[in-house]
Amino acid sequence: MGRPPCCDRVGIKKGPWTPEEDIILVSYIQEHGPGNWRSVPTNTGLMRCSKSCRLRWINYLRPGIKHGNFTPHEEGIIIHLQALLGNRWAAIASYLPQRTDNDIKNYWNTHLKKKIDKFQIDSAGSYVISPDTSPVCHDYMSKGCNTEAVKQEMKFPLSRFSHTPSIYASSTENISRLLEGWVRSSPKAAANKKEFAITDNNNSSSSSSSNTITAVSPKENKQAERIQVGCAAVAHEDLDSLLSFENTSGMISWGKIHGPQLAQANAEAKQDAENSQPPLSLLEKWLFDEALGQTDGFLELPANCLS
DNA sequence: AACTGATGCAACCGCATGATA
DNA sequence: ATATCATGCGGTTGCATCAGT
Repeated sequence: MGRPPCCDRVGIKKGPWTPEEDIILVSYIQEHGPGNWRSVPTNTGLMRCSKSCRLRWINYLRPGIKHGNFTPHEEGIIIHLQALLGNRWAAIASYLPQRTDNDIKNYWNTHLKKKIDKFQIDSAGSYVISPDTSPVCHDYMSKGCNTEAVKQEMKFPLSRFSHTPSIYASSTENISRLLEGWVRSSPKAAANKKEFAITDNNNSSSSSSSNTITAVSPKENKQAERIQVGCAAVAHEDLDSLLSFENTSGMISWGKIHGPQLAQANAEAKQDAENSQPPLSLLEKWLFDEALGQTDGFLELPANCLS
């Protein structure tokens, strides 16, 4: 009765995205904001299905995304959270706002799983710290993690964090720079996707740029609201400052996406937190301890979570 | 230089879930 | 209450690149 899934329709292109397609998609999102993916192929003429567009945006084109070069600290967080949460990559990614779930999943499958496997094999005999094993990773692996026991310690619902507070709120300035980047790069350089980086947050001046999600229809408005409320799931009064990314590297600030709805959601979240502020979980303690030592772009937990 | 296997990552697929009519 | 649509998530695949021979 219904039409076939969009990805099965004739003429839908598959495979790697071209720089030209990226530009079209970014231009569209710059104008309309992320969301309403169904309409993206129709309105842009892209021969891609909506899912593909969404994935491309989330995993690669979205501003603030960091690719590769996982720091030892990020590595430690991933190992720890994977032990706690299992393969809930989106939940894990919510602690590392600059990383996508796909990236984390790939990194786990290609690097960390092997490291841990190797550790488990080695630990039967003697464990040798390889040069590429981070202190955090080693510490974690050495101490071991009784996952079940740790799960028992989880006194608050993890669903609190299950909304990926990803950086949907695309700064259109960043996207403008992204476009500039594409234009500057030769097609070949653009195709070399790993080189892409957004830099220099200070010299942009797109006249019509807005730093908030532009909702042009009730539906998009709803979408934007969902996104903002999703952010608010982990937000309270200190989040503005605590969740700001390194501005100098061109990352967007969480503070910029705040709107009336988020303020309201913040208030609700605050109220909720006041009503049922759970004791600090083992996970939060661990993350906070780590945060004291190093802050390289992961989601910092507000200090007053500890009180 | 050519071949081959290993590796890493982008993208796809199928299913689940929530929203809406 | 139900069907349909839109989106999100996790597992998997395919291809480009790298490293070793």
